[in-house]
Amino acid sequence: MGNSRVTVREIARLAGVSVATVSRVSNGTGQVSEEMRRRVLDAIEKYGYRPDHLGRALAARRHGALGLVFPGLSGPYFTELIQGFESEAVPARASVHILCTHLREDSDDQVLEMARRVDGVAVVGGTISDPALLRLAEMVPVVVLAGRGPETVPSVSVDNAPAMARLTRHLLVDHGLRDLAFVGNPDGSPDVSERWAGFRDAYRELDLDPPAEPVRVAMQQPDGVLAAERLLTGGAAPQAVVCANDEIALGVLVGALGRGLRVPEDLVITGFDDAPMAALVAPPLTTVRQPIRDLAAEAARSILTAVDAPGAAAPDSIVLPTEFVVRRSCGCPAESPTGGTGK
Amino acid sequence: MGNSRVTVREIARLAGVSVATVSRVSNGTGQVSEEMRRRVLDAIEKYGYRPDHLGRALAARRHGALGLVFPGLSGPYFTELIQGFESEAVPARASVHILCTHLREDSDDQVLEMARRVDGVAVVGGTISDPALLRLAEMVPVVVLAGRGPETVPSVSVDNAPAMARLTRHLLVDHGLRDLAFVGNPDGSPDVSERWAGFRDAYRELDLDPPAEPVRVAMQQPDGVLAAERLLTGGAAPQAVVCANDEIALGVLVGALGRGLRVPEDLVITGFDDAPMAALVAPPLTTVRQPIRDLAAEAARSILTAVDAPGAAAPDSIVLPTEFVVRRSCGCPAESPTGGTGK
DNA sequence: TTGAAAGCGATACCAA
DNA sequence: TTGGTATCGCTTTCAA
Repeated sequence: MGNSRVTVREIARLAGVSVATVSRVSNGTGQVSEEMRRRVLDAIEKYGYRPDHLGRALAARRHGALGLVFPGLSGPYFTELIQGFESEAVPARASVHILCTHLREDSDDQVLEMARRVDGVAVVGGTISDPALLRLAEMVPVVVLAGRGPETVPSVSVDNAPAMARLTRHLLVDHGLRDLAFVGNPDGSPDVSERWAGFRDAYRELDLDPPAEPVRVAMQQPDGVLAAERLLTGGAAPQAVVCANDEIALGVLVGALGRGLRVPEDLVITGFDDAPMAALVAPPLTTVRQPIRDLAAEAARSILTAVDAPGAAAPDSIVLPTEFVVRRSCGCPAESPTGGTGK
Repeated sequence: MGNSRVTVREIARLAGVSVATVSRVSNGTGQVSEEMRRRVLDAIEKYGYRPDHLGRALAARRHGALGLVFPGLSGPYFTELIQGFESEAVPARASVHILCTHLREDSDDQVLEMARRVDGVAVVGGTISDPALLRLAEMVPVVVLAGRGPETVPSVSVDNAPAMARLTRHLLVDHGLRDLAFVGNPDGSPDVSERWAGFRDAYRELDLDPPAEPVRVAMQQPDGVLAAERLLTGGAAPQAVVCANDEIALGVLVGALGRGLRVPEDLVITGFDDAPMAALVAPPLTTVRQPIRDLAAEAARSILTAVDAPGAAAPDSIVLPTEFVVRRSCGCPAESPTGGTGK
């Protein structure tokens, strides 16, 4: 593990200058004569000097790192999330720490521990408790990603409820369906909770009684298969299955097709997210497009800003728009009109 | 951002002791009298002191962080990978830095930059160049995850080639199939390259001519759909599609089913990984089970060990076994014998 | 057992 | 323009 052993002091000695000068040259700050600069640059080059991150961070009292906390789910959603976050962090020369709280007990503590190693944190909605969020917020800038925290903590999310209400209304009104099942666990995340609320809102707006309970499963394809099992076995299959995300919907689709049902003729299925597969399955999925990358990028940007402006007030929470995407799985004809916006 | 402002020195002053004593108490090192300890503990408690990570890291010349570098693909594979890695890192009090090199140009540089911020790095095979890997290895302990690097860099991988040969032989011999297509890009990752090699080996062992070219696509479900399009449109559809992973296989399955083909009657499809969905689709997927979490955990462990023993020789590369999982999609009857091991 | 002081590696202020 | 030096927050000899 050779080279990185060389420090400013060594370079200073080797180049016959002071450490201050080396620092100036290596950072491009201050005024340095051409001759000094050459001498220093040569030494730096020759001995392969690269400033140590820790020394620099300690002096600057800044880690140059951002934290991203999520439950640990899989799927295209989190990939997009991570990449969107990185797309802002990397150019800002901030490294990204991740923490999958998964099902761990001590996740609150771990998040707090992470806060000591980064300049700011984005927490995916529903992963840690509100008290922990509050304590976190008094240590570093925090933003809740896809969800909302306590009043004082800014958040970045999408218009889940109206979007889901819009989709549900389409099924209720345009297709005249009445018996819809909602699949997803509202207690699992704010996103799902809001979508479930929007789903029920659509019923109420039409003076209809919404289902009392959702089919509570997690957010991945296998969970959709599981939901299909529960819903399609035995007597009362619904007319349509409204899923909390596309992955569940894909699972339900697989389950339905596997049982010999025709979609959408025998069963309507809808998703949420507009994941890449949504347009590729047969039939293509009617869903709601959600700007996941933008969401995460916005979160990163928001934190970065807060880090740079320590005094400033917490940024406002922002809500990004979604887009209703009508395809075949809801029963619309292939050449359906392209849907309106989420509102 | 209140409390974290309190330092050892403050606590020392407040408790009327030296900073050395505070440090000893807060780390539980050295001998401290009961009275001192109480005084210090009280002050720590009262002012909410928590040692600063940077100060501590600088003094210890250790970051307390591990890096994980991957291409940025999605899907269950990487989720498992991250979680397996974390499962070892977190208990060791090491935070996890991630870097998705994705399609970025400067990924070699970014990995090198990451190396300055962590104590060791795991690099998923195929994400950065060998020269970069070598330079990385002289800065920090490195292990290649799912693949192999230059001779001197240890790696953790599975027996891809034999496993894929085993599966292919099953198709060739037990099912008497001859016209198989391989889907996946051997240039994309060592894993795929080895699987492609194993696929061809199986043919040669039987004195058969293997296909000259694979169907080159990426590793996600949509890529499988794409492959199905290429393979099943026009004249010469193969008898079987051997996929580089389950996600591709799922995509191919969706594509095949969408075209009205029956699987496995009209088309045999196999996967690799044994992802959760593999057992849940209809028909369930014949595949190769791969211990992804173990793989990543092993990598983390290996790095952690190397970090603790700076002098020691690089650990050996290790190869984990896989398991052949026979299900319906290869044409075996539902109650098929459970397959043997990968060897 | 306790404390003073010397680092760890880099930045930045203040003089010169 | 340059250099000396204090500082960032903590750990760890080395004496007392």
